[in-house]
Amino acid sequence: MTASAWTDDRIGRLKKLWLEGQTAAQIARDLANGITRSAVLGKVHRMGLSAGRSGRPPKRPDAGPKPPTFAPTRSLAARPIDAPPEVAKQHGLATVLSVRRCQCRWPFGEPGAADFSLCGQPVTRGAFCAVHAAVAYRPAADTPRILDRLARLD
DNA sequence: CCCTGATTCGC
DNA sequence: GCGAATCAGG
Repeated sequence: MTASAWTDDRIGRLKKLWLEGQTAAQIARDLANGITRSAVLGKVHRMGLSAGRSGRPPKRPDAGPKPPTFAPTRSLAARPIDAPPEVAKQHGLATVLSVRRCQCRWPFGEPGAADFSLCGQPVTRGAFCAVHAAVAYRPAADTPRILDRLARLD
């Protein structure tokens, strides 16, 4: 046979079984002839029988327009690190991926959030710029007395 | 991991 | 129109 041609009898069988509540895989097994459950599903959906079964919100993984003919006459440089005019939220000049050793790694925002960033100012001490090092490396404001004790023990 | 149906997209 | 691939759940 020329393989998959949805003959009337097969469509009838499909419809019958589907309306009986058979699963797509079962129907596919039943019809055999190289009919896969995908084929069954496709046909079922095409016939409009799918309505009512399960409710999955439509999702668009793609549908993107193709830019094969897109002519980048002039390369618009990908935006480098630039001073954003935004005042909305404080964020840094660097990202986790872009930050260099010489850049302050003080975090801005919630790690994992889309806008999470790092300060990015020149490092002055350790991993941070002057401002943040002052916070990060602040000596214990409240020196534990126990240290004093230990210091004086002998 | 097995299964289910739903949806998309190249053919 | 077809169905594999992919997706979102169970």
